[in-house]
Amino acid sequence: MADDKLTPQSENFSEWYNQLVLKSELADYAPVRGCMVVRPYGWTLWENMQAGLDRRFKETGHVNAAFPTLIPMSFFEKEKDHVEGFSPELAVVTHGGGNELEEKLAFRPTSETIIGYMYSKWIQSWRDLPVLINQWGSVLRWELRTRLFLRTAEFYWQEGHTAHATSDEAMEETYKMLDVYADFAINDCAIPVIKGRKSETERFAGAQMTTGIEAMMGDTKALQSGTSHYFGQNFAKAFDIDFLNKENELEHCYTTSWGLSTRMIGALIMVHGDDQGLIIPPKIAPFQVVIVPIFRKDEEREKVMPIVDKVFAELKEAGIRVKVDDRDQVSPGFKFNDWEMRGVPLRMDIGPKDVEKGSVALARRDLPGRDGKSFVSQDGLPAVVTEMLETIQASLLEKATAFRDANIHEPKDYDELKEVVKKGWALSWWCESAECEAKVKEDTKATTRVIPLDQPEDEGKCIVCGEKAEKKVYFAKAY
RNA sequence: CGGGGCGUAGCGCAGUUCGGUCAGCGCACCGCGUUUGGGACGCGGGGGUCGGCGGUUCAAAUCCGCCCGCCCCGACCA
Repeated sequence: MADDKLTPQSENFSEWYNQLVLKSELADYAPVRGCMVVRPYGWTLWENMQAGLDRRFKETGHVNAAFPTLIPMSFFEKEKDHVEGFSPELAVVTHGGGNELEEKLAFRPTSETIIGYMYSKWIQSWRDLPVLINQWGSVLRWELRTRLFLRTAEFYWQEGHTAHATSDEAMEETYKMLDVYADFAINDCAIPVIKGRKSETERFAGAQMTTGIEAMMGDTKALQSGTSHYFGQNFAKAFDIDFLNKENELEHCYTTSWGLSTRMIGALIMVHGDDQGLIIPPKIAPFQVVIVPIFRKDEEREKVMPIVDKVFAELKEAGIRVKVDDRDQVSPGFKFNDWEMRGVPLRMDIGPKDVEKGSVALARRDLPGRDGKSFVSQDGLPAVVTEMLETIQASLLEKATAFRDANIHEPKDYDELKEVVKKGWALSWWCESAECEAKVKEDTKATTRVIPLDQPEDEGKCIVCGEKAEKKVYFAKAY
C-alpha cells in the first residue's frame, strides 16, 4: 500500500525503479537469492502480455507445448559455443530421492538442447517440416547481479523453437518473429523499439545470427526486450536433427529460437513510468479504468453507489477492464495517489455532484493535473472511455518515441560519440570489427546495441577507426 | 567474484560509540467514533528468539569470532 512518496527519477533512477516495483505490488524478493515472486498485479500484467504474444504466435502458425525443466548435463557439451556461454550460469541438480545422481541434471537456462534432442526423434522427412513450437515457462540462470524483472535468476518467458528444411526459410522465420516482437512492443506496450542484428560479440551462445528489439529506457539506457536467433545447422549437427529431402538425401535442419521474457515488464516500467509511479498502456493494463466513488454520508452513498454500479456494469459489458475501488477505510485522495502509483491509465470519479449533473469525472494518468481531467456525461460512457483509452495508448507511444528520438544522436567524430553516449544513444558508421567495438566499450562503457535493419543506401567511415563502413550501429549503455 | 552498505514489530528507522528501565518511535494493522471531490483525525489496543550460532561477562541489540542473507557500485549476462 502506498504510504509515502517515491524517490524521484532524477534523484536516483535505480532506486525509483526498485521502490516502484515493490510498492505497486508487481513483484517482491523471494527468499532465494536473485529470485522474484511475481505478485498478482504483476502476473495479470504478464498474462495480458502473454495474450498479445500468444495470439500473434498462433496467427503465424505456431503451436504451444511443454518441455521439462531438467536437462541431462551431457546435452550441454554437444554444442561448443552453447556450453561456453551457459556453463557458468547453470544450476545443477546432483541428488534425487536421497541418492547422488549418476548423471547430473541442469535446470534449463534455455531449452535449445532438450528441444533439439526431441526434434531429432520427431523429424524424419521433409514432410515433417517445418516444426513450429513455442513453450511458455521459466528458466534459471545463476546470475551474479540481479534486479527484479530486469535480471533475475529465474525468469518467466516464452521460447519458440523451429526447424526448417532450408536456410532461407529459417532466416525468414527469424525475422518474422522479430517483427512479431516489434509489433507487440510498439502496438501493445507502446514501447518504440528498434529492430536489428546483434554484433558478433553480443550474439547468443551457439547462434549464427542474433537479432533483437532494443528500447530506450527513461534514463536513456538501452534494454534488449526480445530476441530472435538463427542457428543455421549448428544445433541440428549437434543433436542430429536430420531429414530426408525430396531427393532422398539426408540433410541437417536449419533451426531458430526466439524469446521474450518478464524483462518486458521492466521495460514497460522504465519507458512509461514517472515520479508518481507506473503508467501502464491500456492494451495490457490489468485495470484500464478504476472508478472511485465519492460520498460523505450514508444518504450520499445511497445516491452515488447505484450510479457507480450502473457505470461499472456498462463498462464491463463493453469489454473494458474496470474496477470499483470500494475500500471504505481510505479517503478518495489516497485512492487517487494509489492508483496513479499503480499506473491505471484512466480514473473515473463519481460523487454527489456528478449524480446531480449526470456526469462523471475522468482523469488521464498520462496527463498529470488539470490537463488530464474532464467531465463527461454518464450517457454513452463505454464509447467515450474506449476512445479515451485508445488516445492514451497512442499518446504513450508518441511520447516515448519523441523521447527516444530526442536522445538519439549522430556524432560527427569519436570525441563527440564519447560525449553523446553519456546521456543517450549514438547512431554511427561502424566497420563491424570487434576491436572498434571493444574500444568504445573501454572508453565509454557503451556497447553496440543493434545494427538496425533499416540502413542508409550509402557507405561511410567507421566512427572509431575511420576505415570503410557499410553499416550504421547504435552505441549505448545498456541494462 | 572484488569494493561499499545494511540486517531491531508487516514496512521505514532510533538505540550499538561508552554493556545495566533499550524493547522504543513513525507508518501500517485491530476496535470504537467522527470523517471522505487530491495521500483524514481522536481515543483505545495487538505485535519483536534485536539475521543465526558460539564466546566474554553478574549482566549483551550493544563487546569478540564465525556463518547466513539482502541491497548498491564494478567485471559477466534475456
